[in-house]
Amino acid sequence: MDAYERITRNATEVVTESEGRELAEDPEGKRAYVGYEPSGVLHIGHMLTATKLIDLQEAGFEVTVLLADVHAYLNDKGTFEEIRETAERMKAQFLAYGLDEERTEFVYGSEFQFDREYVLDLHALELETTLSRAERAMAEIKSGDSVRVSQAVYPLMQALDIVYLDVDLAVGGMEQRKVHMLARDTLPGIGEASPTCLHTPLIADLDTGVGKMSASEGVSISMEDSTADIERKVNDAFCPPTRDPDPDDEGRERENPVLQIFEYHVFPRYDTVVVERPDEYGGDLTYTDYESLAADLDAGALHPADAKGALATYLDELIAPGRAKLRDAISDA
RNA sequence: CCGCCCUUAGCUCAGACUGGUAGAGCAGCCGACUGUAGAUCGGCUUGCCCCCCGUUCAAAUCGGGGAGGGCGGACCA
Repeated sequence: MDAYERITRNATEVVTESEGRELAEDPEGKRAYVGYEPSGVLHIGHMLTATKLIDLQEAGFEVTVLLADVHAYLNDKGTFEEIRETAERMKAQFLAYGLDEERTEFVYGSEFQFDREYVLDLHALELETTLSRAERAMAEIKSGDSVRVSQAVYPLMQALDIVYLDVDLAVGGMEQRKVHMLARDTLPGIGEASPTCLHTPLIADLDTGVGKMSASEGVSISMEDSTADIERKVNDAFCPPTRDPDPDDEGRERENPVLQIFEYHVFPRYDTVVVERPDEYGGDLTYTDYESLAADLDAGALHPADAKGALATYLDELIAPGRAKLRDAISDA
């Protein structure tokens, strides 16, 4: 696998492709970052970007994880004290998941976002940005139903973080797309370069296949789930026998979340996937790539119930080490 | 600062005028049917009716006070 392929695999888009190729020419020592609003548990959405960070490290990048405590505060997630606590918990979860502590720099936003120079640059960016643009950028991120001034400042700080953390590549889920585009448009206005951005897909809501899985509502799979939790959640998941489900009654597009998890979480880390199947249905199946599994499901050669059984097994295996580390950390404390 | 509107189930809201301690849809949960889920049937659960004070035999409903949220205030007129 060449560097560009490693950097962009499982990503929905690189903005722009030519900038991405330029980074891939000499990735050694290049810097990438993802910012996370601290939430107590690491769910498989977070794991998707975390896995991407591991890809980048393997390609030679230096990786920074921003624990965005100030952002969480601006987005009404609690007091600084409460946020600090969940941020520390989240850091522990990332380490348990498998980010290498030696090679990953964890930075709290509050460490540099109150510096005079940062704040002055922030005000300059505020001057570059209309309220409606900032609001649109926040559409996928904001909490609460009424927009606060703080939430308009939020995306501008993300733009500045890219400058102050001195990164060459900003990584995030597709919900970050508008924020990153805002950064690309406004940073030149204060004399800074437009950042290159890499966006990972969003896994659809497990129950319905609509929209994106969310930690705050609906079902999400996290590192704190037991084997039984995972079996239950996977079994309850929306999974029609097709890779391209029809829209729901309200005309909203639907994805097949079971296939998505196979594609984005299982196959990137397993060379072969064995689907155990009772003899009465034809016995075990073995796959070495996502495409053939998806094609079998689509063709009716693989029943969703069997796919779910395999998914639960592999997901559980993926989560087990982190789950064990977390358990040890808790019993140590 | 001033004015108008809103606050009832997890969500969207009805009920308020004509007081008698609450309803619908959706969601959720359970069951049937599917070798998964969904869809479709069948069943079930859910409430400090924003808070306080008052009137009353009786207040979601009437009166007063307060809180939270939304919208508005110039000019054109």
